[in-house]
Amino acid sequence: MPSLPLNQHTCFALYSASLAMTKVYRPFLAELGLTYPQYIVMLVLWESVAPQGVMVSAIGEAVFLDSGTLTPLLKKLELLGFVQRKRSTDDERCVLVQLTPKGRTLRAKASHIPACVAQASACSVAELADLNGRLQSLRSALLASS
Amino acid sequence: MPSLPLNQHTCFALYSASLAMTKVYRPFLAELGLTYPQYIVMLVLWESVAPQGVMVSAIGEAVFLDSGTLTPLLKKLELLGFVQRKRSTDDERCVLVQLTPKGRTLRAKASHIPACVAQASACSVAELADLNGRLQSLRSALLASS
DNA sequence: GTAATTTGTATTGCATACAATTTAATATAG
DNA sequence: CTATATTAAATTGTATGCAATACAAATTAC
Repeated sequence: MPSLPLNQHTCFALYSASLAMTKVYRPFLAELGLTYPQYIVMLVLWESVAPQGVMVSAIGEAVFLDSGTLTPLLKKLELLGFVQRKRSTDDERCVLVQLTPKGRTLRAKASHIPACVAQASACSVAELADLNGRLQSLRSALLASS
Repeated sequence: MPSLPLNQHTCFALYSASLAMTKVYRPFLAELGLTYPQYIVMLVLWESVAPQGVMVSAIGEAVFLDSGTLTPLLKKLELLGFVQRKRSTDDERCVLVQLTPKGRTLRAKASHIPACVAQASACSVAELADLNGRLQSLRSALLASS
């Protein structure tokens, strides 16, 4: 039974390109003391306007990860001093995550990174935007099917 | 400092689409007793023509992973009975990985999976092929820069 | 108003990723 | 020919991902 060669598996191109992207980010993020998934969560928090913080489940919906992944990650971000986690007084089941001043400060220090990575990708802004759209559609279809 | 919103980060689209792809594969591969990275390694072995097996480093070059990841993965595949690992008599530093009959048999059982996933992606064959090419180029550029 | 269910998070266990180090075997320099 | 360097795997330690489970708080059913 033939089974497609590896090079023709789009899944593998996706998987290996994603790992390669993380690899390019790593040295830039290491300067901030962050890993890539931690950076993604920080992006969500930087974008948020809720003054009392963001629920763990809301972060999970934004980044497509569950509490099994997020809980230790958020504890690490807390240990690093970038966020604070506290139970909502309104609903004790909820943990609200909010930026510390140190976490807010980090935003400026991270702002140059996307351009550096775009440079490394050897793609134009238009190409990256197009790819972004295709990947978002693909992600929607895949998540809808499972 | 503004920092691009999450939706405009192509890196995140890549990362989350890759995780979503793995999620779609999971139930199909679970029927075979494989995880996604294990499946990728099996694809390399199914494709290989070397009768005495494939070196760990050669598998690593094919899938862009190092021995730190591959050694435990290959031990697991050996435990499952799909491959055999043995030191090369020619060069005792090298470990040669070769399929067992059970591992070869698995190929046919896996052959229908890519079509099922392609279905879930809601993309045409041409779209997937185009995306594959773009992602391979992106991967090359990213790996070249780091 | 209490029992059953649902919801939000945390925990556990397994399987990656990967940097850094180690070990063993081979190759090379002198 | 031996000391040094290089190479191939394996090991160690940290950080994800995620299924499955646990648990406490809130909601719903009756």
